[in-house]
Amino acid sequence: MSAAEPASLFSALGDSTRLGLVRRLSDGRERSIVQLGDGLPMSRQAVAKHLDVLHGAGLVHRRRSGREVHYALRRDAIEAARHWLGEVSAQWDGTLARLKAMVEEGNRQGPLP
Amino acid sequence: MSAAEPASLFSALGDSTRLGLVRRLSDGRERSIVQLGDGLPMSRQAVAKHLDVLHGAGLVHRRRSGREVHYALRRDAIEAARHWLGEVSAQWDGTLARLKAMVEEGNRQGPLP
DNA sequence: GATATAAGCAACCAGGAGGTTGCTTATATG
DNA sequence: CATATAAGCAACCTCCTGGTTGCTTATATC
Repeated sequence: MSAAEPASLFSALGDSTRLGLVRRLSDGRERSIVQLGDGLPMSRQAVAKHLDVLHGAGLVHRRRSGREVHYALRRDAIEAARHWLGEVSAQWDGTLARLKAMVEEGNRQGPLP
Repeated sequence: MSAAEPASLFSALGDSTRLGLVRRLSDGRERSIVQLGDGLPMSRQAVAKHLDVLHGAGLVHRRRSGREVHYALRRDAIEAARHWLGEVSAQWDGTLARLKAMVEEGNRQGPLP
């Protein structure tokens, strides 16, 4: 699945188990379900469901290899989420810069009503 | 509430209504509940609940002023979420750089087993 | 060919999320 | 003082989520 809506992206990241999976995949290497679930206090099916959610949000890529299925992180999705947050920060900066300019302009001309 | 766990942060952002509220607040100005809910196809209480979630995750700051309650975006929380994603990207880059170095090293010394 | 291993499918369950409505309380304003 | 407005509280409902278990299917391996 391709990069989805920002809300689905964040929603998929909004679970500590899935965040752990993402971190585990953050080296760019691909891993099977059992590898990813190793050490986690839940069943293989639960892990598979979490990976389904990540895949549904476009955060991971899925590749079948023999009897195994390998998952790899999709960097573009991570960047998409990061970009959304960047836009928020940018608008903040932009507005504050404009406000500051306005205030300075106002001070030069005298106090505002 | 102060900046919380990354999972709570992303979870709070994982809803299109709340993303809309965050975007609406991204100019840094504070707004009341009614102002924030204006135009949204839901009751005031629903909006208040969403703002509660954002506040619980540390994404907004709450200030009482007379009979109104004003909400403002907390930039540090946005940056915290952005930073987490940045770490993932960075590890990706780091591993790839190391891998590339290893491959080049390997090529100089001959093919790996 | 027999057996072990990886994954898929389906049913089920408890609890939380997102929404509603009705009523109350507190602050502004005519 | 009377009334309008902003917000809080609580109960309720439905649907989704995160987890389970049991069984099946497909691929490796001895």
